[in-house]
Amino acid sequence: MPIVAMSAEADWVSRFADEVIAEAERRAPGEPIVCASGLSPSGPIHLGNLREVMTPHLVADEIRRRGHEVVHIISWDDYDRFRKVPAGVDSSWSEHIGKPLTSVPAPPGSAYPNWAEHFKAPMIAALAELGIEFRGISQTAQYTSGVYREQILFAMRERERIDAILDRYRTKDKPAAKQQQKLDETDAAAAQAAAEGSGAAGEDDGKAAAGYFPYKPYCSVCERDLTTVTAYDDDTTELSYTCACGHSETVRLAEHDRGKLVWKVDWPMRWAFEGVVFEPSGVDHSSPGSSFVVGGQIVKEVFGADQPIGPMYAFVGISGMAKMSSSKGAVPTPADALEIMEAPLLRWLYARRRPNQSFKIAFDQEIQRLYDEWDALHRKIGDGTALPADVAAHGRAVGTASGPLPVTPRPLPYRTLASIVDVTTGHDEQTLRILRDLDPEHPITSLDEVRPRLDRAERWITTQVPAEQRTRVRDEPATDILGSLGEGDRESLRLLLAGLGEHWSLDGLTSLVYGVPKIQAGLAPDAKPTPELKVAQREFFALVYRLLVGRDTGPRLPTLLLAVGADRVRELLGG
RNA sequence: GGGCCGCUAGCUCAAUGGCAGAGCUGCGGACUUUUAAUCCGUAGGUUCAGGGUUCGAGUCCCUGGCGGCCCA
Repeated sequence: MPIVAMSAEADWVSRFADEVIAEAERRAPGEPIVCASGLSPSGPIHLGNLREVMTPHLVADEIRRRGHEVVHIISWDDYDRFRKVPAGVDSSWSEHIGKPLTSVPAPPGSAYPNWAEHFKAPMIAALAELGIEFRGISQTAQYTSGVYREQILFAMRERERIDAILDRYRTKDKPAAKQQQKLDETDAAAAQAAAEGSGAAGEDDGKAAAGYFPYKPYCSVCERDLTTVTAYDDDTTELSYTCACGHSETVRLAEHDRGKLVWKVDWPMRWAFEGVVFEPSGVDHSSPGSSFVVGGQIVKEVFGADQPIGPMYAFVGISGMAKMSSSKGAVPTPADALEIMEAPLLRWLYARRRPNQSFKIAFDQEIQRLYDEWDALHRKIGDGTALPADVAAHGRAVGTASGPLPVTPRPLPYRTLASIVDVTTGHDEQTLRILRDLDPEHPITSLDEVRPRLDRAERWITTQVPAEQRTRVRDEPATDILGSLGEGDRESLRLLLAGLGEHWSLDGLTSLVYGVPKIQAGLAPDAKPTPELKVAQREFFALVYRLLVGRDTGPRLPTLLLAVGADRVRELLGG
């Protein structure tokens, strides 16, 4: 049986890898291939932004699998200005608007030294869990240490040419009235924020009354970027600016490290500086005059380098996020997703769809179906019936060139685990007891066998499932119901209670609960069900559900009974 | 007004220019089956429309339609 490894590479990732390798050979033979992502830690880095990282990660990983040297850069745009105070943060933070993100205090209660670090940290942790290797580059560190000195002086010398390029796309309203971003906290915010992935689309491009300057200093007194360059001398590199705070001064750009190139120049400068061959961007960069389009001209005409291969990626949506997010004033992040699903599943969601396809990440019941699909795919991989594209996506999900990601040794269905922790409310002993009885042939002896999936399911149940869909076992017997029961119902409960002791196992209770209506109908316990009997069984189940959980339905009865415990069952059923 | 992307089974999506395929849903069957239990089987198509290139087009080109998004 020949291995079909070749066909496994027939997916979008592989195609980009082909293209990137060929282009890298042409541009810089023998050099490590550079793939890049840009993230702005201006707020929670969410699941839309993860696509900014996952897309080059998957491509870089494929390139590495093929034996090429490759580096995945994540550029932290933490020297960008603080644009607005997000909902939920004290309005006094507005005094920091205009400062670099690394100069803004972290939100109250944070353990991190500044705003940018506060939001970078959980993303870094999530990337580690996802098996994403990268080299992080802080733009604050780069700019303030003068790494870009030559590039900045060069861009200033070439400012007229840059201005001319930008001018091709400027329309009547010059420095467009930007800001005014929607402040929706709904799902729209997730999509909206995704647009900010690698820098704001509508940023000030550097046009000022005194001419065009691609460099914007941060004020040396108030630290904000409310500055206007008033003069620049190419020979002395003396740059004069005034600030809205009243400060004005003249600095020598050749030794000034408190400012940055405007975004539309900054981005192409870094393409050239790092030799980036692959860097995706959000769909908002696809219009004429966008950073990516303009950047492509600037990098070529000014910096003399090539634009990266840059697919546009579509939005990542969320389905059914519980209230949690809106109260936090935040959209779900990779860390949030990893609380309810394992890393390979999350990787799979990004690997199976081409970047230009939008998709949703399920925080609602859909996650159960998704997990079923994932498990089914795993089985099909095992028996060789999976489609090539599915094989490829699966392979990229479960591991990287560095090796496989952690797995759950006994991957029980997610819906089963969720249902169990629902009724046991996370009580480990009860959970283990039920799990042990699930498959007597191969009993589960430790919760570790079903972890981490069990923990994810538990987290999902407790944080995402609405209370009305949870199972809540009654605290007190439903005396009103018990008091109004007819003789038939009373007898059925007596029969059930009488059999509890000797049938206390999943199988035992299964035959007991189905058997009670049979005995009542005068049938043998192993009798074949008739339509009438099925109705009687259903009615009996509903009665027990009402008495135990106050509703007509619930988790399968044997499971529920085991979870509730014999004593409590007797109490609630009036025994 | 300009641009980017998409349009394939009821739904979500596959398919190097080479026999249009999966999953879910539906339907049928098995199971003593219960918040969407599981297994087996099966149906399902004018690939948005029209034109062009080609031995051959879901795929490439042109025109139009619809949808999403971005810029204005």
